[in-house]
Amino acid sequence: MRIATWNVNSVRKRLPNVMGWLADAKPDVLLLQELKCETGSFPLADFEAAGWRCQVVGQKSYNGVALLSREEATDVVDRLPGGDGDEQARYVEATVRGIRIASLYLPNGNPVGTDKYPYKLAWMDRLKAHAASLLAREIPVVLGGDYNVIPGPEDVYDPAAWSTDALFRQETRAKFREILNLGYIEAFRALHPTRRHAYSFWDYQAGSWQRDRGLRIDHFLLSPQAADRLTACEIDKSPRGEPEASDHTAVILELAD
DNA sequence: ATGGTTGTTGGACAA
Repeated sequence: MRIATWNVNSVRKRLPNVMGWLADAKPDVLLLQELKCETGSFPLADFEAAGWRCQVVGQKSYNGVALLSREEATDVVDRLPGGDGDEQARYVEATVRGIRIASLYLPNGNPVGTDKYPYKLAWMDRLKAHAASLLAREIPVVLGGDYNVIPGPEDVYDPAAWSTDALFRQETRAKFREILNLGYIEAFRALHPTRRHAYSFWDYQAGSWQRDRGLRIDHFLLSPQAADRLTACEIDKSPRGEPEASDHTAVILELAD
């Protein structure tokens, strides 16, 4: 089972990029973030014509997530529990071939000092609680997406410059570790403990891509039952270098059948 | 230190 995650920064703007990449990469499941369109504006016909079943949670202008699969997806959940009126489209979860899979778009949280940062932390608390309930099922669980979390100093080109940023400050990293400490592994770092300069995002500004000034913020968290089947996790940098690219690139996970 | 870019949308806001 090959599962990819990709923050596409507008699915309509990026449709040719995504279609072209899918034809080459051939994942079984694609998790999308930052659709930037309402559910009804998602290019459903294009994906269905290409053989994809689409679970879409959209929102006007911002956010938006989707789970695309070649096989049937069942028991779809369109929000993270515990929201209490949270209308931001940041979570979709479904079962594909016995694996519980989520596409999530964790809040950015900047600037710290505004209500955006406590919203991020509260969202992470909700994710932690839900991740714990998923663990109790004792099934393979894959939580993939744009976490907006830089796990460690090896995951950012200039750690000092990012020390107070919402993606890297201690409180954010500690909360991320709390989720791992429930019993999840972060697939890429588990397989590549010493790899450096492995980024999944490069800002559009200041030539970040050309200078390889990137961040690793797109992750897969795996329950023990999924971790036992983990065979590969790689970042595919190729789409970031294409014309009209998203500022994120795709990360691909492989689980044994 | 500042500004640098992109997307949605038609002026900011988000990233």
